[in-house]
Amino acid sequence: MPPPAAPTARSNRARENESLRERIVEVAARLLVEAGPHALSVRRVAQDAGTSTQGIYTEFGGKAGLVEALYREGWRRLRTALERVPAADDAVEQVVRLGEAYRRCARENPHFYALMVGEPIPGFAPSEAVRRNARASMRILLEAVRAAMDERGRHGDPERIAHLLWASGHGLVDLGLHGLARAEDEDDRARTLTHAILEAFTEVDP
Amino acid sequence: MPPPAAPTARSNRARENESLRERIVEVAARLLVEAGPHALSVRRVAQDAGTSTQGIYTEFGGKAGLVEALYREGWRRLRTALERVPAADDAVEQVVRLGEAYRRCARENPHFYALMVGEPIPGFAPSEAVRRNARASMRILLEAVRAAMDERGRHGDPERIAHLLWASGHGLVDLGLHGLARAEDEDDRARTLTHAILEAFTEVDP
DNA sequence: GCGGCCTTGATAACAGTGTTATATCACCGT
DNA sequence: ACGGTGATATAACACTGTTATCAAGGCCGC
Repeated sequence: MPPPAAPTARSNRARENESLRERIVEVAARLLVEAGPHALSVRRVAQDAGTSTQGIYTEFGGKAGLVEALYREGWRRLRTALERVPAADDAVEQVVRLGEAYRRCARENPHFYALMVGEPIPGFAPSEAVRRNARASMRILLEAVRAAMDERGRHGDPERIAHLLWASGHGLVDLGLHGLARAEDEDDRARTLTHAILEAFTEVDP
Repeated sequence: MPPPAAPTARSNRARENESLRERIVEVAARLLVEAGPHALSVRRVAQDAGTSTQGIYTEFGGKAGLVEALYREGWRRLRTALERVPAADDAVEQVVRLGEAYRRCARENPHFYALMVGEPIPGFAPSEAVRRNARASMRILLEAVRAAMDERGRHGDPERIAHLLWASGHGLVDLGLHGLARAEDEDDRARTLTHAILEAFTEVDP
């Protein structure tokens, strides 16, 4: 017979709910990764998490709320993946590697990526608030672009460059994920393209 | 009382079915454009087309077959849009305008575009055959790239260039459609990017 | 011309979905 | 201790894609 948990500032009820919430997201994330968005049903998630459908509703307000949590989780994972890219000697090379990590993350978690940049679940579209949060994950790229421009002594609009790099990287990986266009030497193409964008959208410092 | 239709090589049954099939696709396309993929239900399409759900099944084998027809229709419309781009004096400018037409077509028919490059309908994923057909729509871009390289006296791999232009264009418009990144001067950025890609992935003819 | 086959097409039923109403129950504050 | 309030589980509702059932009709061989 385990001793009762020590009393905390938060009530037991609240603590249990928090753990339940985490468990639901965890179960739903695994279900998404392994079986795709199609398999994400409220009943299935509830059952796997050891609760009832109503549990999802009190915790997330509905399926859309649960999917929104997964959306945030996906972007959180991507941000973590980008943060963990080891620093390169060359600042431009760092931008290249961020792109590679981005595309690798998308390819390794295609269902998550589809949820983050597509709309694979009929009823759900991310709110502006969570999209803003998602965009924030790409600040890592923006800062890397700034560093690369500094190092090369070039000036221009780093946001524009980061935007084009993001769009190019997304386009490359997305066309591949949907079987429309794939290239064996994608990393080579992306590297050359990165250099070209940095070149074309900057000027030498006066 | 209208006179009976003159007998043709094809049976009346077959002709009626063909018209029914076209009507179903037409109705489904309108439904897709106006209400999005979520509203595409077999019952709704059947009702709007004046038939029963079984009509969809005998004609398309199921919802997936109907959606595949819409997929083909979407790429057909995009190909038409690209073909109708008026010829520019400058071959490079022609490539730029193809990109603009591509993105405009995607933005004007976001639900169709989502169906073409995403997976907004749970049960459906395009077969390799129809994807190959879809890729063929982009040959227009490939030929324009070839022409631009000829005109500029440059050589390189036109397929690689067309691929990167497609990916960049898709990425730009797709991030915008999903509210992740939008730029007021997108056309300007795309133009500069197009020139940069043509420059970076070609060399002057020997 | 005409009868048998057989595909078509409409209706209804089935399994699944998200959502909501209902009823029970545990917990918290007074 | 107890009333009230919120959460939970069960069941029902409206909807989905799909399939079975079955009547009707056209087509082909005679």
